[in-house]
Amino acid sequence: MELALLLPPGMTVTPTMKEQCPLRDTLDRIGDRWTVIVVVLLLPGPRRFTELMRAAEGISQRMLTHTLRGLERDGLLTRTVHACVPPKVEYELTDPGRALAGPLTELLHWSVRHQESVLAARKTFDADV
Amino acid sequence: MELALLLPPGMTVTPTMKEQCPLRDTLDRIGDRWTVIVVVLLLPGPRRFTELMRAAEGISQRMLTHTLRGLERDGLLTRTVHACVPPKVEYELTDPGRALAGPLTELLHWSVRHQESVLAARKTFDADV
DNA sequence: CTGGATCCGACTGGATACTG
DNA sequence: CAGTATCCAGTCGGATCCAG
Repeated sequence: MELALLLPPGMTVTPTMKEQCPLRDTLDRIGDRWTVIVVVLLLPGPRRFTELMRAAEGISQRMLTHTLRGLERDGLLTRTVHACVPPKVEYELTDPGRALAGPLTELLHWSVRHQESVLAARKTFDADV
Repeated sequence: MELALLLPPGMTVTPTMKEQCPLRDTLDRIGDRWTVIVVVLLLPGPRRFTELMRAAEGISQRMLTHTLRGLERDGLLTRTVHACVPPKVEYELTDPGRALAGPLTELLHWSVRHQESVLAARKTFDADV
């Protein structure tokens, strides 16, 4: 499959037709501040709310809830409530959710490989301005 | 390289230490509304400002400028001004910029493969709420 | 043609307080 | 423990007008 698929003949790339532009839709989902972090933290296995809270340093309760809800909504993770006191809720990636590991790894490769040149370019650019 | 690299031992994933979390940095760069679209439009070859304007349906002049500046700043594309009347400016991806095609293709694969299940899950979720 | 400058609404996300 | 509700600041991005 080619990246050109993002641009079928006669079709423009517009953010307003997300369902016909899957990549756009995906980027909207994982492009926010915390989604990728939460997914990565869940890759090793199920985690509880508070565990995630501690692991994702800097996240607020509100954003952790929002992020988890978004992933649950899209079927990328499951939310399991254990009826006990104190309450215990476990989050676990589904197969589609775990499948994100591949693409994310690719992106990580690129990030690491080009990080130095990117930071250097950024420094130079900012210095000139 | 493993995705776990995103989480070196003893290090937490925090958006505040971007330079030590390359993936986070990358997502910040390509996670906005237009960057990926512009990169994809530039993959076939150099393009002029107005060409990009037409191809990226819905983009405003301001955002096209901003997006191009951001990519130029990170050394992902070059900006060439041809001294003529009317002015002519060409944008062309650099090697690092072109290298983004791989990871983006991976992400596209995931998007297409799971689009149906994601949309279905979303529909179900919204119906229950 | 290729932008820069300004204004402004919408959305994102953090802080805090409260609850079953 | 695992959230919900509310408030609020910062940012993103569109519209419009102006300029080399």
